[in-house]
Amino acid sequence: MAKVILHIDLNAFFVRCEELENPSLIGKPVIIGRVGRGGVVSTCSYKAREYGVRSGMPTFQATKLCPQAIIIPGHYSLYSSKSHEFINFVKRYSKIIEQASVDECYVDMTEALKNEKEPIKFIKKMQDSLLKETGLMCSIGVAPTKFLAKMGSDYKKPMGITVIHRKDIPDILYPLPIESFFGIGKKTSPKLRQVGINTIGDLAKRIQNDDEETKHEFGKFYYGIKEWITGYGSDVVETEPWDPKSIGNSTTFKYDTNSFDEIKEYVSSLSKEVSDRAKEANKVGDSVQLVLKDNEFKVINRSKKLAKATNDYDTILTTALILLEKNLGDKPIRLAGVTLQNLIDPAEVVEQMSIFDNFDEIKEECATKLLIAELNRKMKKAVFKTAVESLRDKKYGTE
DNA sequence: TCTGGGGTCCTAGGACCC
DNA sequence: TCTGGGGTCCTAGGACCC
Repeated sequence: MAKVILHIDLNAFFVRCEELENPSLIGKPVIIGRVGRGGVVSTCSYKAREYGVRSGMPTFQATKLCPQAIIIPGHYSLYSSKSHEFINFVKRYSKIIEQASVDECYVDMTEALKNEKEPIKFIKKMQDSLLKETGLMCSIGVAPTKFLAKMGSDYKKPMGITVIHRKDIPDILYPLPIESFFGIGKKTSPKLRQVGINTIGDLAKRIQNDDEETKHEFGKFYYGIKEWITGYGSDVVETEPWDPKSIGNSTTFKYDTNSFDEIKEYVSSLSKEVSDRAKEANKVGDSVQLVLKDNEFKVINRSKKLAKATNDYDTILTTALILLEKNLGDKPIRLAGVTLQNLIDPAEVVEQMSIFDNFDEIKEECATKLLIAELNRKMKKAVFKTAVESLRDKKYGTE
């Protein structure tokens, strides 16, 4: 039997938090973001959107479109506590909940709505209660899969409720532009439009043709897209709490520079932040990544594996500086970032290490075998090399 | 005064091993 | 005999999302 999955998306979440603190902002064009070098719009109110302001837009450009906009730097601890309120509210209805980001979650409501005669009315009441109790507005998608629920919550904003059964897919999703398909961004959509795929319906048609050429074009994604678009994608709401796989910190410099010493200062404070946050999260990682963005926005990504997983500041910094030294060229750099990757719990490292408690014994035991293996390899190589040489001699002839 | 910062996941090539 | 093949790890880089 089909499940009932909800995707709940908070509308203009950061702005709403600010409005609740300061009601005089309501109905005004509000932008959350930094002003000055590198400042972009994090999010904005619906009023600001009427002027063409969008997330990710440089703030200077946004103020040109909407000079009267009120610009507020983010108050992230406020948003975080409001986000907790939101999740706790939803948990009262169902424990099967997956937080997808600070302002959205998937909920499996199959059990909760089992005996409900009018489930949509129930969901509407839920939406109203959230507004009444927390002041937060949301859009809700209701569907048998996570993908369809996500598309549904996006369909009508703010305070929308959109139900998408499998049979509704052609009516609701097919007319939408290809960019609105979750996972198709600004690099992929022009390619699709070039081959005549302008809407989700166009994509569905191509996929359902089942021809080999389309399969080849989409490669690995083919069957995933097909499941999503036909309404048979995943309906499993993952209740596991979020477990970070990497912790990173990056910053845009006050001005572009290629001075090693200047960048080193940035890299040390970034490394400190990463180390502190990893310790706070009780995580260790075994790879350090350095990101550099130059003045032409070319990004390079260099990483180095550590001997053992750690969150030690000196190790992170030293590794990052080795990477910096190796990769800093003549180009002025505008941004640097340090990331600790492949995070695990320190307990797992202890387990891994304990395997090697008797390392000396093992080493001794293996030494002979290794030696033989190594000799074998060398001989194999030598034999191979001789063979190749002798062949070459035969072919070309040497003195 | 041009274009953030936090992440995740996937791919592909080279090294290395058997 | 005309430079094995399969598996895995490491590294670099790209695309996407919020």
